[in-house]
Amino acid sequence: MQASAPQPGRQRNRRGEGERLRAEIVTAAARLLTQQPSEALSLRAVAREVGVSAPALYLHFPDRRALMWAVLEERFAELTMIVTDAVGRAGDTRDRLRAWCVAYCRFGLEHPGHYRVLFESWAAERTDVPLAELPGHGLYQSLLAVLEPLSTNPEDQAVLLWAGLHGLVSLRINKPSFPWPPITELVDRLLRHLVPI
Amino acid sequence: MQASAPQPGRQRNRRGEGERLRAEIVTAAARLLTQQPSEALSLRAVAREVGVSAPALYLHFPDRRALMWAVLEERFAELTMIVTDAVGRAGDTRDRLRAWCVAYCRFGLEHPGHYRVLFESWAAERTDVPLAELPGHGLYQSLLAVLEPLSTNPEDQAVLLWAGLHGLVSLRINKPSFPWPPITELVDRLLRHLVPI
DNA sequence: TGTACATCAGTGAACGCGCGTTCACTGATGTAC
DNA sequence: TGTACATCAGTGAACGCGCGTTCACTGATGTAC
Repeated sequence: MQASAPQPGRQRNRRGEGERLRAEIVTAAARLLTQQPSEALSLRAVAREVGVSAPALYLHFPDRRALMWAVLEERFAELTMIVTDAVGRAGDTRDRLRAWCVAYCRFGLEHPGHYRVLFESWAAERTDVPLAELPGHGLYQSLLAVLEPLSTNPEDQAVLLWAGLHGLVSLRINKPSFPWPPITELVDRLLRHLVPI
Repeated sequence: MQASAPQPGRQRNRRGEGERLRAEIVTAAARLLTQQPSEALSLRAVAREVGVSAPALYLHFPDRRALMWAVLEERFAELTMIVTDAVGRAGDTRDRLRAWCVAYCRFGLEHPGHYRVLFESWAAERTDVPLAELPGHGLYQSLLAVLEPLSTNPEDQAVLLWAGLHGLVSLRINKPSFPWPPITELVDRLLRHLVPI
């Protein structure tokens, strides 16, 4: 197969529906990121995955970096939705906190490629975006919110808790041969220590 | 400058001293990794940095992956030495634990590129090496040793503590725009919670 | 002491590849008249 | 209702680049005799 040849299966969008390709591109990029590190993700590979020629991506993204950023935003939105859902299904305030933490870790362990994009990749590095507008801001706010009824100092506790959870997920992903205990056990022990009743 | 042209400054090693180049290569690779992610580190860039032609690297490493592994081993050895030194200069058992933690975090924050290689890169992924022979094993053992006099269950506590420290370092590196408190403050709070007196 | 020779520490050119990006273009389709 | 036309959603070829790896080689140097 030729490098920039579109897949035969695809037919082009109708007039006025060109924006659909944008969504397809972001989805395809996310799909590829489950298998390979973000640094290795090429624009041409994404085009191939969509079934479109490489220059077609330029209709929707000025460059590779912009595409990666779009993927980042979408994945952050998904994770935020997942933890929000989990919290919504939980019972009392302590259950809600635990649900947040478990859902966060599960997402990371089930989608290590995406987790890395969100929290360990240069794709997330942007000095021109103010803190409150970073895609992860809503997620952090939701941790603060769920921690608030349980804490006299939610800001301080959120930082430590986030670090703890991230540490568990990140190390598990990056050191898979280490004999890790089950994630829920670790989360429970972390919570017992960091947010004592 | 041509891609594979050696730098004019360098003169070749004397007969019998070819092994010196190996050390130069590993050092040069480590130097480059302070500036760019390991996935982007090319064999040719390392050769250029050493001042040697690209094929010269094959005299000492079968492929790019083997070179990365050598860098990994050397950096793990350095970090292990740093924390061991710090512990050696500390006072009582609690001081020793704190010294370990602070030295670990300092290394990560001062050498983010190297820290990523050690704990967040595919370079570290190897299924063929048994756990006890991984380059990070000695480091983990030293954490266990320093935790032992303070804990009835050092294994369990080491996992949580390692995760907490890694979380602090990794998030700081990857989310630099977040308003992080000073690292020693975070380490102290983490220790207070995870290893209560 | 002299010299032939083996070995060592590399070099230089070349290979095929995939990459990001640009440019001019094309064919289908909706729309104005 | 018919048709000219503008626009839309892309395509195809090409560019220059750096990459990992291979191959045959070269010149200096230590060593055996």
